[in-house]
Amino acid sequence: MTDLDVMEKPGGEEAPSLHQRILSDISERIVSGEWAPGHRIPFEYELSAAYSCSRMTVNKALSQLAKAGMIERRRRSGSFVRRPKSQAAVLEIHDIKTEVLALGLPYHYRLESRRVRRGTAEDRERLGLAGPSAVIELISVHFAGPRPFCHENRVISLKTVPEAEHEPFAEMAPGPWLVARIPWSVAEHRIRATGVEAGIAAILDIDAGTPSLVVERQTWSADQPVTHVRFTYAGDSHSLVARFTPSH
Amino acid sequence: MTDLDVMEKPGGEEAPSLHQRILSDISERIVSGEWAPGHRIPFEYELSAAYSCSRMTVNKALSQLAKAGMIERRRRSGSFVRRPKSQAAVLEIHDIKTEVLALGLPYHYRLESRRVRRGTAEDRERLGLAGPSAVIELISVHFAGPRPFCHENRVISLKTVPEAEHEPFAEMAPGPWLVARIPWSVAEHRIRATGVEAGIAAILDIDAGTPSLVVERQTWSADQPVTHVRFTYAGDSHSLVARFTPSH
DNA sequence: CGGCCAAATATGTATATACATAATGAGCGA
DNA sequence: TCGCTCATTATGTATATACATATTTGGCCG
Repeated sequence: MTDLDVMEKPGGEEAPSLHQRILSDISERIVSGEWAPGHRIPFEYELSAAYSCSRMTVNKALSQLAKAGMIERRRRSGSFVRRPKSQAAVLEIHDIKTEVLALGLPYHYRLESRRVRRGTAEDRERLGLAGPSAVIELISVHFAGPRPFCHENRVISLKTVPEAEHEPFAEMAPGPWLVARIPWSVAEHRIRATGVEAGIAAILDIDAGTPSLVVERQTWSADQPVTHVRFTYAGDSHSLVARFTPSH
Repeated sequence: MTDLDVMEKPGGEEAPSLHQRILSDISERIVSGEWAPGHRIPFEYELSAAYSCSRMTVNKALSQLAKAGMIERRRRSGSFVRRPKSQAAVLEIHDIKTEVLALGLPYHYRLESRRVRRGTAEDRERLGLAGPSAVIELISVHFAGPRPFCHENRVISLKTVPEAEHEPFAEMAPGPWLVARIPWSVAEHRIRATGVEAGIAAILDIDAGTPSLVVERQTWSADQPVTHVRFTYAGDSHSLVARFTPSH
């Protein structure tokens, strides 16, 4: 967003603040192409004269534009329109229950298996764990109505989240449970397509090899590995949507 | 970033500005959990006393935290730690040439077909076009070394981008060509897995039905539809990576 | 001609101040 | 008790000012 949402215009009819108006005026000229990449936008003192306001007010607008990546500011030289960066999309990943309910289908969750063990080499790889340390592995299925919607395979580091060892996860899915417990984590996602393997295919009630969308998410909090989860969505049943707006 | 990048700490060893230090001090306490969601953080005047600085400096830090979504500010009541929102991942989608070169493989591009036509119903659907209007359809392949890496099927609205009609696209891929011409666009992405259809399979030199990752991108500039493109990546040859950091 | 230093300039940060605005809560009257 | 008014309070916005800092320009001198 990222820095991306810096630029939203206030939605309703309320009078926007002056620095907001300056910001959106400039951003409009950039988006429309009137001020192309490389163009030098007016100096702070020129804008403050144009809007009859103080330099601080203009500075606030321009600083935000710079933070959002639309302009680059150089001392002594002025402020310049930047060329659009490699596209960055803001991808919302809500929890699966919300996804299913948004489809208008009833949601339920079932735990397939739950195992506590000393971390194997694969677990350490998945979690980005250094030393050997205990983990809990959970396999579960999310249903949309009567049909399996998504398969979840998760390991949680018991070093970072010891309470997980005594949590049954029979009623509550581990995702929401973790979110409630470990706020403000850092996550990395990996999205790919693959033919679904036999074990998962059986649980999802589809043929082995059916194309499926696999979303892997690795999560840390305060530099400690928390969890690694692999979601498998059958076939075209699901697509991720991401909207990217540099400006608006 | 979206509002996400507001929070980065300055990288090197340079002394950060005071409002930056205040911002990162507070953000650390929130990320570590010391100040849980709902917690009321000190009032501006308390912080300004604690840091022996003016209220404006504190205000700058808190306003940025609010914009980044970490805190919520309420007049008369104070500022409160927000609960983490539904996860939003920043997904970088560089152009394909960059992707291929990053794999250490030589890149080349080949145009398969190029057709100008009045927009069909499907074209209007893909572009989000209202009335009938001419389009150009381009089918091309991107190679990583000797092997086809990605199939591209694109339509461009000639109403929005009339120059495209006389562009051969023999040497330059339409993606970079458009980016150079239409900066600062808005885009929506859709990512899904599917079995590849026969026509595309032949071009990618794989079997029909092989699982593939399909990325569709629809683009507007100044509310005008620009282009719709569908990239098909064969099998596990490719995965999208997205890193999400609310804090840091 | 080349290299170095100093002046000019635009942005970066911070301050003290002022008034506007929204929300809370206390007090008062029916 | 309910509902109203009004003072209080924290944030929101804007100003004028000051000095710091990076960078360019131009001129001076060898």
